[in-house]
Amino acid sequence: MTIQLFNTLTGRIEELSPSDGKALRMYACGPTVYDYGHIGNFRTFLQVDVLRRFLKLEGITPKHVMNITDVDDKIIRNAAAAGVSISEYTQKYEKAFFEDLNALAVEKPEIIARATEHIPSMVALIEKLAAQDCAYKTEDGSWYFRIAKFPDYGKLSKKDFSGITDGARVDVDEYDKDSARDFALWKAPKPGERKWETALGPGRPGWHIECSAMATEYLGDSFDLHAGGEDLMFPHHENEIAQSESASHKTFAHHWFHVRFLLVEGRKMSKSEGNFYTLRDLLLKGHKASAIRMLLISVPYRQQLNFTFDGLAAETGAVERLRTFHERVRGVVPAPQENAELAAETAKSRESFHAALANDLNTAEARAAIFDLVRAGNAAIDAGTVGRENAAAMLAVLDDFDQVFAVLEDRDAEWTRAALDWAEREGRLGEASAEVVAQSALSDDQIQELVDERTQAKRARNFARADQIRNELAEKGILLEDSKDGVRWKRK
RNA sequence: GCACCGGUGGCGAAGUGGCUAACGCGCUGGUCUGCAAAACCAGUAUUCGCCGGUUCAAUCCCGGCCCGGUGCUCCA
Repeated sequence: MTIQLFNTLTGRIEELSPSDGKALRMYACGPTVYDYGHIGNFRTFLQVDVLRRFLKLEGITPKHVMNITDVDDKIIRNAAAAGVSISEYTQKYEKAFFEDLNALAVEKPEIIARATEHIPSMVALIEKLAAQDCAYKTEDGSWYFRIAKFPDYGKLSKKDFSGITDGARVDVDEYDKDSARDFALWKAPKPGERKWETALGPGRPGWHIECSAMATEYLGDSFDLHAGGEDLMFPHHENEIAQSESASHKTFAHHWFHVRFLLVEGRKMSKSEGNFYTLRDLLLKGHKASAIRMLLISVPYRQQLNFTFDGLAAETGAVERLRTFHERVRGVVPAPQENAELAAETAKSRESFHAALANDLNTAEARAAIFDLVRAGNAAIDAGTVGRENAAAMLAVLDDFDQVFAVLEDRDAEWTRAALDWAEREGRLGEASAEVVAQSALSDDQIQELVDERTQAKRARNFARADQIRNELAEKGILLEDSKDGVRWKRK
């Protein structure tokens, strides 16, 4: 099955496949590690994760590079304010970032590239640009890219800069550059700032040159796909193209993948709106990591997603239903006969699932195909008409599903616990909801003890005591389910 | 202001020029259960922002309007 994916550069849906016949070389813009990641950040990383997981499912090996921007103006400012070194400051947030990705079941890219560890390749790239008169040094010792030397500037974001004359709207003198649009490649140090001594002079890299240099170092002058949030299209990605293609005279990335922003409760997420959430905020309020992942990937990446708490609750239920079904199928007692109708439904579900993702990563349709199977499967289990092969086939489809969606394994309590431990260390335990604290205070063993006691009470037909225990547990966010094979409990 | 994207049931959301407008959650009734929960069955938009147009036929195509979002500026 060929994978069709929208390409921002051409504005069309095009086939995605490894141009070298081996690995799909992709570069995704990573975080600037100056604070904890918010759910908008994670939507992008999750959608890229869906892409790379689907590639693997289709037998394509990704070679995925993600950068970590660990030096920039905000980092320098915040580190100074906190009175720590830049590396000390960024280490904390980089660690937090990877913990968050882990909680959201985002696979680690093959290569993680820190800006501060790639200064020599950035310097080399700037020198290469300077040799072609595409870069110039200003009086303060900074280097800029000369946009006038790159006529294709604007081809990604579809902007036409030909009509813009320098000085018309912006006072060029103020910038000490040849043209107001020219962007910094290398920034001269201000007094006391972290700086690198290089052939270009002292200073630190501009943001855009990082990605160009690191992408080229690991993936070559020309590679398959470049990903990022929609806001990066201009100027960041446009600038990457200008730098890289000016230096190499080759197409930088063939395919450009941009993930749209999300809204929170119908409004743009912002601190001033009071609807700004980090992953940790949500975990402390008792939302499950799996439900957050499910919600953030269920709306196709090119659509605006409205993140709401109702939606999050709905996804919690959806994930639960999938997990329950998965367990039911695994524990099914096979009927002597195979169910031809169910076999057909299963095959159809599998086919629709793959086709939906191959069609520009339509996660909403892919998900719908799985729920069609859930319904058919549950009905057949209830009727006792699931054969051995039926069960195996359904498990295979669920396995395919989970290789991309990654929500069936329940590690939610672990991530919530980790968030609580973090909040305690940071003195932010007050932000956790009472129910989360109560629920986490109960260990699995303690819960099991109470469940066993209730089972005894039930056997003795002491329903009052049994219901009392069930209610007490419910208050602490523990739900019980009686079934033929005993009691199943779960954290709400 | 200019450019681009979107407006589908109670909520989220897919989709298509004509077939019952997916799927999830919610809600109502039923089956099952000591009671619940889970699971299943049935029901839950004569209708796809508004107004025109094209067409035998439009939610889907075209034009205008209204609303939301994004980019043009640091931002995933």
